[in-house]
This record gives sequence, C-alpha cells and structure tokens, in this order.
Amino acid sequence: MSHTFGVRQVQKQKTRRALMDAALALLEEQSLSSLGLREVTRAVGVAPTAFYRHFRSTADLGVALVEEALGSLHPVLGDLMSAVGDSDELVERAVELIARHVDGYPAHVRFIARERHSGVQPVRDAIQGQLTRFAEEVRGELAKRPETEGWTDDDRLMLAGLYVDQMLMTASLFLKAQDESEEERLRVTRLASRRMRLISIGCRHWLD
Amino acid sequence: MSHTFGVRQVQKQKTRRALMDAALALLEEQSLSSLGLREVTRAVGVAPTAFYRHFRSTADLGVALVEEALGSLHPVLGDLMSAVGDSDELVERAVELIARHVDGYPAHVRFIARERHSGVQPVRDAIQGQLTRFAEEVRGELAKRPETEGWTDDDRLMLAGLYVDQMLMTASLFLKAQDESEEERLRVTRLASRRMRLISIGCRHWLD
DNA sequence: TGTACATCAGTGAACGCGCGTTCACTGATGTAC
DNA sequence: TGTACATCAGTGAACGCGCGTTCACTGATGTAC
Repeated sequence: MSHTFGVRQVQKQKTRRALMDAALALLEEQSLSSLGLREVTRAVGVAPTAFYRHFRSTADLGVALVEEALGSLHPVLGDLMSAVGDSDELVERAVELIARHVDGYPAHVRFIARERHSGVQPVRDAIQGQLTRFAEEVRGELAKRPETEGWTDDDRLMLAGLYVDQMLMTASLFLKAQDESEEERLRVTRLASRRMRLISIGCRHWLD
Repeated sequence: MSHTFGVRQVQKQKTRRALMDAALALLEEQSLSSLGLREVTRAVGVAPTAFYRHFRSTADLGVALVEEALGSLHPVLGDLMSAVGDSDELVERAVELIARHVDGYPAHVRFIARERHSGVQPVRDAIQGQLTRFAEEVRGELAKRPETEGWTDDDRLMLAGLYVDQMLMTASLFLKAQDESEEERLRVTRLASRRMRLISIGCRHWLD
C-alpha cells in the first residue's frame, strides 16, 4: 500500500478527528466566527497549544469541515442523477436521499447552511466553491437527459443552480423538522417534493 | 398629534439610531454572534454602559434590526403583487425591485442573509417569523390571480415559499455582484429573471 | 538486535488584551405648583 | 414666569474572566548504522 502510517501518524489523525468532531458539536449552537480555539481543545481534553499542530486558526478548521461535509457528496450526486427514470421519480429519490443524509450527518449539514453566508470569508468561499462545482456537475448530467434537449448550456446551468439551492433549502428544512414529530418530517418531505416537481414541470415547458 | 417628543426623547432616539447603524456597519464583515457590545459603543463614541439604556444585549439589537430590515417590506411586496400584469411582467418588476432594494440597503440585506441560519436563536426566529408572514401574504395575493385558480391553499403556500426564498437568493446574488462590474449585475439580473420565470412556467402547468 | 541521535505531537506557564456587567454618579430635561 | 423636586440618558471606574499566541520543554516514536 502507498500510505503506511506509524503509531505517531495514527495518533495525530485521531486528535485531528477529535478536534473536528468537537468543533462540529459546538457549532450546533453557535457560528464559526464566535467559536474559540480554547473551547475546542477543552472539549477534546488537550492543551490549547496542541490546536496549532493541526490548524492555523478556527477559520482553517472550518475550511477542513467544508471539504469533509461537501467533498464526499460529488459522487453521490452523480450516482443520483445518472440513474435512469423520469423526473418525478428523480425528485422523490433526491428528497429521500437528502432526508437520509440529514439524518446521518446533521451537524455537517447545519454547519454548511449556517456558514454559507457567514462572516468568515475563507469558509464562505470554500462553500461557494463546492456549490459551484455541484452546479456544474448537475449541468453535465442534465445535458445527458432528454428534458433539456435543445437548451443552451447557460440555461442548463441556471436550472442546475436552482436545483442545488433547492436541495440545500430542503436539507435545512429537514434539519428543523428533526427535533419535531414524524408528522412534521412527512410534511417537509411532501413540501420539498412539490417544490422540486414544480421546477421540473417548468423545465418541461421551458422551450414552449 | 399623538407623539410629541421632548428634547430628551429625540436625543435618545438619535443614540439608538447611531447604535443600530454602527452595528450594521460592523456586521458587514462579521456575524452577530461575534459582535461585541463594546465594539458598537466604541464606534458610536459613547460609554459601553450606555448600550444598556437601549438594548438588553447584542441579540436584542439584532432582533430590532430584523424588524427594521423586513418590517417595512410587507406593504412593498403587497403593492408589487397586487399590480396587474402577466407573470413575466411581474417577474421583471420583482427582480428590478430587489436590485433597487439591495442598492438602497445593502447592509440590511447582508444582515438578513447572514443571520437567517445564524447561531443566535432569537434573531433566527425573528427572521423566520417575518419570512413566514411574507409567504402567507404572497399566498393571499396568489389566490387573487388567475394563475393559481383551482389550486389548494396548501399548494399556493408552497409556491409562495418558493418565491420568497428565491427573492432572498436573488438579493444575495445582487449583493455579491455589487462589488463587481456592471456587466456582472446584468448577468445576475438575467439569471434571477430566468429562475423566476421557470418557476412561473411550472406554476402555469401545475394542474395539467 | 542494539545503540545513538532526530523528529515532533502535545505540554504548561506566562503575557497582554478586550470582553460583559455592576455600581454609584452627574447634570440636563421634564413636571408640578 | 419662577422655583423645587423627579426623572433618566449617559458616565467612568472597577471587577473577574476567557481569549489567542509565545516559548522552551518533554518524552514517545522514528531512523540510520
């Protein structure tokens, strides 16, 4: 294998993980711009100075969290969209996938929603960069589907951006519903599905 | 007249205004959760303790900013939507209105976009409350228009929420474009118009 | 396998600083007669 | 109009506290021979 880690590297990665997890937990109730480096190390149980062995600053840690939260989603989104099926089926699958993702990684989702327009520029930029990539990937998949035949690439990107924003909105709605009843979750599922379906209907008649 | 202010009241309002303006300026580059009370009073030129004569905390000041930023928009939105005209015309007017609003009150717009998902609960709740009101008002206006004839009220609320979210997205895009070229502004205008038009097309075929 | 040296993740004391909040105060404005 | 008292927006000193960052350090792990 190409990477064989010694005991030292393994331990370092473990501490790094602990710092990121502690930060994610603390960020459920505050924004990154008010997260203190000492808060994080205190939660992990290491000295404040140990933080600097892993990150330059909390902003730097934030950028790492963005990569973690969004980086792994690119293939997932690709799989989703390249699956055959009509657009209504795709909408249902997308909403269900989002619901499951929010259940699995609520702290990551909250972090992204919260910091997307935050006061910490490097983090905001990292998120924006990832979302732009998503939109471009979705555009690529849309180009393969019959619904956007004859469209300009620019119009496809417009639609892709609309879908990406909508997915984030949906994730945020699921997050809010998480602390509430199962009934509320179902309401959100139906709401999100109808929103996306309305968009896909608009798409079907775009060139009329 | 019902309110006749003495010199004292006038001066107090002036200081309050100065505190809110200073906060808005400081919030262009940071989030409310990291805004310090002393920062604000320093910018205004009053003693830190003077802050308490006007607000309990920076969160309290944040809620006041939400009311100011969104409270006055209800009649504006009502006027916009009750104007006659087909939906394409409405879209153009809406986008233009948003562009002008962002030009006029960039700090307020940035504040709302930033704090909508922020870590300061009372502020987040205040924004959510206002947006819910907007959605309900838009639903009311939609009910008067022929496009949603035969729709359920629940579907109208779904569409209204979609429009409200889209308006905020558009405002946020204009904000980003503000520091860039006139060309970029035009690009955003066309992008936002197409997004909204696609939604309105979906609306037209919702019951097909 | 054993030894001698290098690396480096994590430590702990120390620093200067700005924070939110308290308190008793001042003096201009407001009010009652 | 003039006087005596009440109100209250803004002051300034003081407090304890947690912050980010520096520095020289320790001791387990890694490496070269």
